[in-house]
Amino acid sequence: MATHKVTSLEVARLAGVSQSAVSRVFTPGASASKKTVEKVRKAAKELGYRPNVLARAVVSGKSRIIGLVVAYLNNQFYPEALEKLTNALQERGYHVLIFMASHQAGNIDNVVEEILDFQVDGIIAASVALSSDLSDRCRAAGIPMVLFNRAQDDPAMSAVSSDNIAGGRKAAEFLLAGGHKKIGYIAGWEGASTQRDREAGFLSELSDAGMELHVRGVGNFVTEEAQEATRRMFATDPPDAVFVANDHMAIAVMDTLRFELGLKIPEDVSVVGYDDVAVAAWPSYNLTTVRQPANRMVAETVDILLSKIEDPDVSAHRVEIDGPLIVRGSARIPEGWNR
Amino acid sequence: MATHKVTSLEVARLAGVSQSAVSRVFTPGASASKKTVEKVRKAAKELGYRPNVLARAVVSGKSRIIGLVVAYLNNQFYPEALEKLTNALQERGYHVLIFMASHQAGNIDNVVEEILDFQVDGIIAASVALSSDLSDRCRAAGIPMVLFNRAQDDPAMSAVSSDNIAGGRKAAEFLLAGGHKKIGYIAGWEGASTQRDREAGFLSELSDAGMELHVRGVGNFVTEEAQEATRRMFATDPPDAVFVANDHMAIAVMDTLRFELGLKIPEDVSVVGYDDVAVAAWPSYNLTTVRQPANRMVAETVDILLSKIEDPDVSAHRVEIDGPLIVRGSARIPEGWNR
DNA sequence: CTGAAAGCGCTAACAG
DNA sequence: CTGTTAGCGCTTTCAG
Repeated sequence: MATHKVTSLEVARLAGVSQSAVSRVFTPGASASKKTVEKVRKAAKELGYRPNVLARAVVSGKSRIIGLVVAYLNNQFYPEALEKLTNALQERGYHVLIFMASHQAGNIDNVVEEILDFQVDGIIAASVALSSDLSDRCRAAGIPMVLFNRAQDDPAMSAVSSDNIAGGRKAAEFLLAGGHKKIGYIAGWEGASTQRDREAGFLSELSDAGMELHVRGVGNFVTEEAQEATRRMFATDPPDAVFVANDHMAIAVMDTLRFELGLKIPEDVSVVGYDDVAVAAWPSYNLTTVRQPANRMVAETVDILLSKIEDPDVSAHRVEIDGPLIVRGSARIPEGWNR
Repeated sequence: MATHKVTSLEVARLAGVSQSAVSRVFTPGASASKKTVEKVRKAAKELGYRPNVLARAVVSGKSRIIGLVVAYLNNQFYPEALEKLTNALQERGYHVLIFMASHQAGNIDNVVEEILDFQVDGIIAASVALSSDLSDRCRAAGIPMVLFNRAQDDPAMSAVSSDNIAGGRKAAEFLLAGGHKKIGYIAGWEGASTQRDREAGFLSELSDAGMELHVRGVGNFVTEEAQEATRRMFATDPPDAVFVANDHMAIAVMDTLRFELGLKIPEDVSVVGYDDVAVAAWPSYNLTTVRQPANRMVAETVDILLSKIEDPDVSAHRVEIDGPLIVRGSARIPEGWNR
């Protein structure tokens, strides 16, 4: 067993071939005779040789590394997405370098700079917005990037999300059909496109029905802030139904409603969330929510990114995937509801 | 704005210095005159130059990349640990290449091989066991590795975990003090040291009190299996208290108990978990559990790994961090309990 | 302190 | 198909 790094040259010597022959044997699309391949493989195994992918990356210009920026992992949607993204990429021969970024703009820019230092082949930015300056740098560096679960005005930027506007509408439609008259909304972080779109869809459906929002609070996608918003909302202007911008907050809202305020769900108040994370299905919450189809979002994201890596000329893609409303027990179910 | 990759040579030319001067300016411990530094920095900024860390890694032999292997992200303990690990490493100038591995032994080995290909400076294996063959390879390759939340017999392998035996004892002590007479246990995956140690500690405390386990089920750390084990256990031999090997399963057990079996917690049955993940504190569960001090576990893991990277001669460290029992409402609280 | 020169381990023409 | 020859972008002696 070798105790130091084994190089292709050593393998070549043992196999009695040139160093480039070894390289070819380990390069997917290269040509080598059956005999060479055999000799090389044998020698390689004997020495425990494996190609140094970093050196390969330096000369080929392809690192097969994808930089993944993610803001927080406490919203359960993200670990799930992260796992699926990593697996999907791994299956296609790419690896993930992970970067945590707080959602303040300044930080992100530094992070992206660091990512670029690694000569990544592409970047996936999950739920973070970056300055247009930064997108320019990436474009200049020729590094494809796709936004996951976030949209951006820049039409040159690829982005994959659920159809948040349609999703917001579905939530409103359901609450309306349930006969609710005083409908409240707890918003996420206002800088997020997901927040804006969900609210926009929700409000326009309401207004199409000739109704307006009864009361509004802001939870910033943060547990504690969502709870605080709930308390304020119910202290002053209690609604009979609340749409919460994501499940992570909706769970907190439900607990506050039930355990602090002593309200019954859905008898006293209906709650609808967004995402359909795993917790939403747990009996303790049984949350009615709009599903974000994580599998399809991930598949789209990976497809878009890799095709742009393989052919830099393909244009930007923006995909919004429609997700169904998952009806459970946290909101009153309208008579004869069945879609 | 440059549209291609800027090299140190181009910066050198613009700054009117040699290429090695540029290299020195961007190498932490190197010497360069104030004037040189200035000229180089200016030229670098003008061109938008940043060193190629991959090329640097090839020649220096140090990639400043840490390979992180993680099995599943659905147990909430892991996203939390992952986030903390990444942040801690990032702060110390390292970056994380993430690998997902199913917990079957064979798979892991391949994954570690892949990690090695990236010339990582170190490996953190979270909750996965690897063949001794593999540990040998890593040692041969000179790559330090530390096990996170898992112990292994091999004394040459560094490992960080909570004190699972002591933790198991605490759970038993509490249940015993609560006057429970028929105590059940729902085990995790039996291949995991955490499972074995928690159970061992639990059982020995029971036996010290002259009591034995009333009933035992296996949940394999999987939601559905934990639920199934719960159903079986309560159909045949209902205990008055259950210790569950981790919170992830304990939550599922609680829901099954309450919503399927119609039992009251803690009136009909007490439940104690292990980990103290975020959900455990939510009012809907309010789970009494043994805390794994994630912050300290992460800090220890990073310290051990980095010190081994900086000085390969330091010997293996095995750390077990003691965590307190967090008393909440899912288990009967003994009269005058106060520790 | 600085430049020249020699690689790191590998891929990619280029002749043969 | 194969070996030879250039590099990739960078760090690191080595003289000066």
